[in-house]
Amino acid sequence: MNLKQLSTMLQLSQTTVSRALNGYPEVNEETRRRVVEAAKRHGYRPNPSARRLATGKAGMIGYVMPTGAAVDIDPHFVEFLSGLGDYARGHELDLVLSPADAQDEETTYRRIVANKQVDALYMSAPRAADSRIALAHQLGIPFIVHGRSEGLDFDYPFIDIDNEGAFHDATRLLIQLGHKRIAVINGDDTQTFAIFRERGVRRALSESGLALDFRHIRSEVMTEENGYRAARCLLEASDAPTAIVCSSLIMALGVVRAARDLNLSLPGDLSLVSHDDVFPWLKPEHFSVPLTTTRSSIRAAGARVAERLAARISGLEDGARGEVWPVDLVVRGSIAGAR
Amino acid sequence: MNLKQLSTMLQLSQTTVSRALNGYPEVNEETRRRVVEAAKRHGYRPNPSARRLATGKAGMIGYVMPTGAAVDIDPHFVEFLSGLGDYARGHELDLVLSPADAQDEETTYRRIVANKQVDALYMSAPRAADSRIALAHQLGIPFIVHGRSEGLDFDYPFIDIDNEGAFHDATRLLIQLGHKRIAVINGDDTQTFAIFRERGVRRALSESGLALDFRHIRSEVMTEENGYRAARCLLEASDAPTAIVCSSLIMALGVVRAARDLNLSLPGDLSLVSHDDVFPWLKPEHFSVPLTTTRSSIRAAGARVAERLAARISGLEDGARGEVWPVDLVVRGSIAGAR
DNA sequence: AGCCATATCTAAAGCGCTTTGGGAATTGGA
DNA sequence: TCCAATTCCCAAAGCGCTTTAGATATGGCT
Repeated sequence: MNLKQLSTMLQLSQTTVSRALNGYPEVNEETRRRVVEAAKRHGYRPNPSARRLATGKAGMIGYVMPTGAAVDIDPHFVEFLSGLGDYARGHELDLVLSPADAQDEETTYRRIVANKQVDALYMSAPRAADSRIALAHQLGIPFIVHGRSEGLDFDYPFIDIDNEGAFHDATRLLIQLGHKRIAVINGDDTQTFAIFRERGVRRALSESGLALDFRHIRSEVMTEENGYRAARCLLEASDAPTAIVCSSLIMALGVVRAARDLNLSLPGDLSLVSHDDVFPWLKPEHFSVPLTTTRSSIRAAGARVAERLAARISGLEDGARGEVWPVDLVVRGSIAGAR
Repeated sequence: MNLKQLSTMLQLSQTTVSRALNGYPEVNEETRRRVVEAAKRHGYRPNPSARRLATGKAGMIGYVMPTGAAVDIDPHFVEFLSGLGDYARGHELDLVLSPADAQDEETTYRRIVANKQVDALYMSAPRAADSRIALAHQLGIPFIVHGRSEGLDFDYPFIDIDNEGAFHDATRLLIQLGHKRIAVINGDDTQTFAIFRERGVRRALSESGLALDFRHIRSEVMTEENGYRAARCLLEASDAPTAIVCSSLIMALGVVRAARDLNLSLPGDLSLVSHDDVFPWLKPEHFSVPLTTTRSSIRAAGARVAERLAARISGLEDGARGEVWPVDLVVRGSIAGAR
């Protein structure tokens, strides 16, 4: 059932039917009722390809997905996706994932914009002065960044959590408990979230006249193994930290394993705080020693990104507002006063 | 730059230019060269929306993503996606994720097929007599199932791993080590992979004249917590198993934690084998006691699914061939002879 | 020379929708 | 009663591509 059939069936022109269905004012309410009712009854659905060709609107949002033999997609992505889906489902918004060579995402960005494949897109895991953001900005496609960049000479819309504040507060708590040698096991430090987190730790320390020893900073991709290695390296050194702030639960698994291997008890010998993105399959309260965490649901962020993207597409939102969410600090058994 | 402009520029008809570019035979090779060269020089790219309207081909593959407040996307999904992306990237194939109400995926399937939004789709996590497969089959859209169903009265193309064989072999090994009370901590048993795995365990036991005690079967969504609970429940019972076969590394984390809480040592008091889907961020060799696993890369499966999907779209593949991959059994320190 | 097969190209008709530019009918004010 | 402003609807022109049906030219064969 297409527009033509529907309109002849109703003895109306395609124009009128189209307008009635799309809520244009210049059609009689009585007529509109008839049209809407008939459309529903016959299950008429406008062909998106045709609509798209005519309007240029795709009804989809995009994500350029870096891929490559050596590239692993972050497991956080799936949680973000859950949130995005929660919102998108109710709005018949589909998400198109365009795989790109991680070495050259630009080509893909240009392609999907030139082809008008999507009405808007989102970007994740931004780096400092992220060229993708500059590119999307320049290409003029609506977008939202999940996270934020630094050192760009224009504003752009984003949603981010207060990474610096979260790690600042966590560190301050540890300091209040008497810890002086505090280390941070961070994610990949080319990413701004890691930069902000380190900054938070540093600021809290300096507020108490302490400094962050460069030997107490580790930055690696967030895997269990990297968490383990970093922790061993830190804890076996002569000036081993008495507390560690860690960027993900997955790394925290490795930290806990390292402590166990070294016969260090939590929280007696080592206090541990981790960031928690709220995975349904791994929870800080279920660690052998329940973990103190800075908590922020990445899933909620996904839903919010979808919502703002939809608003931008429909023109309800514009401008470059950045949204920064506060982060909970949830105290559990993994921290204690320093010896 | 569109076809019309390009063709007037070349003093040719749109027809000829279109044909030249799409490799039709009825165009002079010399002409084709000119056209191709000019297209490249001016960076001409056919508008996909237009092409799509004309041909009905979308150049995209689809996935209907169940969502809902209580629905969590499986973390395995992201690994599968990595593999899919690896292949798709080189073929300019995009993936569209259509979020659906987990209670009613049918509507979404019908929509994306009716709209011709994608040329083919894949399905994951099939259940017995999965209605989605029947639906896709009936709607006539090309598809591949990752995993397989049972009890459907038609054949369909899939790729799956030999879940039954894997768990059979793991169990047989445990039996050879002298274990008699073997339990299985499985994933959600409405999914066929879990059914096959249980069957494998059961078969191995019965081959040795043993039976699978119904109290030794646990099936839950694969989270750390569920692994822990299941293990505690099993291990605290009077007829506690001496060996456990477990469906995922994430659950295995919980099993290990439970064993520790109960002061059971691995592999002394308890042997543990887990299935390993090969996550980059959590590896069985890095458990405190390295885990024996049945291993199969879910990422490789993703790449293969994309490859076959592409083949089906281009007509290189048809029929209903099911592909079953063998699974490695990798022996590490977590198993030992029974007391 | 006449005919047919072949090779090469073109005009035009879709694909199914939106939207521009009117046209006819109705209403209200003078 | 007449004119202008509304209101409601329509015909047709795109959007940019593919594809059908057909035109023209060329060459081989009888």
